[in-house]
This record gives sequence, structure tokens and C-alpha cells, in this order.
Amino acid sequence: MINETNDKIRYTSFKFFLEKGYESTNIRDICKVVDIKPSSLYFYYKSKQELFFSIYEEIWNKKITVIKKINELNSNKSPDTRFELMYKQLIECHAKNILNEKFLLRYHMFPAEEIAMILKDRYKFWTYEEYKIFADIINECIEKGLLNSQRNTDDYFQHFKRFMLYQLTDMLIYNIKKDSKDQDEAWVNFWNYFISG
Amino acid sequence: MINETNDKIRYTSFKFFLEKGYESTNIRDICKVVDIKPSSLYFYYKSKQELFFSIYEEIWNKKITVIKKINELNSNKSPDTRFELMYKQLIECHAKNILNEKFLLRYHMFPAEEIAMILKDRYKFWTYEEYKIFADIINECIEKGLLNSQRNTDDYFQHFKRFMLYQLTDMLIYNIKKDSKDQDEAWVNFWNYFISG
DNA sequence: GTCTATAAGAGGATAGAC
DNA sequence: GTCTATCCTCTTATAGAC
Repeated sequence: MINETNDKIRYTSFKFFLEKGYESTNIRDICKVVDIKPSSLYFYYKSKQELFFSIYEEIWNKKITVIKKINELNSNKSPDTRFELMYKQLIECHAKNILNEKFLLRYHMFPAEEIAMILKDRYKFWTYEEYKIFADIINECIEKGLLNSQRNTDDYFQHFKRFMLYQLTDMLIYNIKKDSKDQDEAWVNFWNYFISG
Repeated sequence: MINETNDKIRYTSFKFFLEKGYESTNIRDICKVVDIKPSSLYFYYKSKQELFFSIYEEIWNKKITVIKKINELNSNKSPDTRFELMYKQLIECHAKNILNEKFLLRYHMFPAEEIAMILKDRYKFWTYEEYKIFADIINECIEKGLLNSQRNTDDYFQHFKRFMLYQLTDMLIYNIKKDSKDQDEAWVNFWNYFISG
């Protein structure tokens, strides 16, 4: 393990930032858990902010990588099937990495003031990366007449995001884990509403 | 105005706690806006925590008062109609006091560590007040065969709360204000799902 | 009720030795 | 890479005058 200490710092910081929030997380407490002195942490990260964003970026990066991977695996399917599989496989992935999703939700909904501006900027960047992937699928659905062309790609994407957020809060707040039969039903309901507008 | 200063303190603090969160809100900044010295604030509130909970409790108190009032106004109706009217009038009220709802959501989802334990306790107290009112309606629906008796009152209440949260996040995050036709449709969808389980 | 002045402590960050 | 020691700033809160 070349960077065992760094791994410990990242793992501990993630938990603290997730559970206590940015302001209530302090370097001293992280270092106590990692069992190093604060000055040692500053060897790896030049500031608390850099430490935070190093973790934030890694979470998004993993997430986008997974979305791209799912998209590629289903590339031979029709666009509406691809959309459905994307949803189901992504939900399953979120269920597995539920703490990552909670982390993102926390800082997107209620960003700490000190990091709010950078967060807004990075959020914009990453959601655009996400958008590009889904826009391809949605546009193909529109081209093939599977979705109404009266609404634009952006509207459809926003609509889908709201649906995902709803499923996510069910998992996060109410600890509701839906089985695949429930997910089938949820998707059918969503899609019917989706195509009718 | 006997307590003009106190009103200013409360109004300013509410905005700060809502927008910046508990930890990032500091007494000095509040006092600058109110145009008093910090020591004067401590004449009205013995601590930052007391100031916060004074505001938190007032919001809940107003909310429960409104729910009780709506319930009384519709007391002559059948329980399912009462339920529906309760939802629609409450949503309308939330739309008007959207910042109060955002305040509660913020501190219930991601409570600041320093106040987390008290918040949990007070949340329990107030949601029980809320529960008692809705439980009456739900129980009457069950008695009259308008709702399936295989699920218990608690389940129905939780289900309803999730539905409300979904409508609320639509307003809060996506700034979506539904008109009464949309609300009619949302309620019908909810109720059908509600009675079928 | 509001002020001036200040105590008391927490937390981010750095200098420099090893 | 990790340590000891310390600086500096910010923040809650209080003492006591007016």
C-alpha cells in the first residue's frame, strides 16, 4: 500500500463530510481517526476545500463512468429499451452506492456557503456530462416517433431527473428498497406519463 | 411596536438559518443587519441555539394550527373528501409559505450536529401532532370501507407523507407550481394507488 | 434595552525539525 | 512523510457601564 494514509484520510473525510456536513467537519477530528497530526494531512491536501472537492469529483467521476458503461452495454437495443434499462440498472447501482448519492444530494440541495460557488460550477459541469448521454437516447426516441417531438430534449431530461430523485428519496429518507416488480411498475407509470406529457 | 427589535432579529435570523444553515450563520452578521450589537441580541435570547429553536418551534406551531383549522372547516364532509380537501388546501398553503417548508426540510434532512439531538426530539413531537389529525381521517376512511383495512393507519400516513414530500420537492427544487387541474390529477393518481396498496 | 470591552475557545493553516 | 509547536482568525458568550 503506497498511499495507505491517503486512503484512510479520504475514507474518513467522506464519512465526516457526509454525516456532519462541511462546516461541522474539522481537520482535527479527521486526523484523530486517521491517527496522524493535522500538519501531516496538509502534506496530501493543501486545504480543507481541496480535500472536499477531491472527494466530490471522484464520486461524480465514478457515477458518470458507470452511466457511460451501462449505455455502451445496451447500445444494440432500441432507444426506448435502452432508456428503460438505463433507469433500472442505474437505480440498482444507486442502491448499492446509496451513500454516494446521499453525499451529492446533500451538497446540491444545501451547499455550505464557503464552497457554494465552486459546487454550483462543478455541478453544472457534471450534469452536462450526464445530460449528453441521456440526450442521445431521448433524441433517438423522438426521431423514431417513440416520444412526442412537441417537447424538447431538455424538458424530457428534467422530467426524468425528477423521477429519479423521487425514487432516490424513497431509498434515502424512507429506506424503501423496491424489488424488480415494483421497479417495472414504476417505470411503466413513468413512461406512460412521459410520452403523454 | 413594543418589540420591533425582536421582530427584526427573528426575521433576519430566519433568512440566515434558511439560506446559510445553522453553522454558517453567525450572531455578528445577524446583528449587523438588525443594526444592534451582539450583546443586545443576548438580551432577547440566551444562546444561538435558543434563537434557532424559537424560530423552529414557531414554524411548526403555525403549520399544525393551519392543519387543525383546515380539518375543522371540512368537518361536515365525508372522510375521503376531507382527506382530499386537506391535501389540496395544505399544498396551497405550503406554496404560499414555501420558505417555511424549505426551512423544515433542510433541518430534518441534514440537521447540524450541534442541534441534531434536540431537532430529532422536537421533530418526533410535532409529527406526532400531525399524525393524530390525519390518523382520525384515515381511521374513519377504513371504518367506512373507503380504505383497505389490511394496511394500518401508520402505513397510510407514511405513504401520504411521501406523496406530500414529492409535491414539495417539485415546488422547492424544480420551482414547479401546479395549477388546480394538475393537483386534481395528482390526487386521483395518488388515491387510486393508495386504496389499491 | 443597548452599549463597550473582552474573555474563552475552536479551527484552519504554516514553519521548521527529524 | 510525519512530527512539535504555534500563529491567526473567527465566533459564541459574558461583565458591567449607561
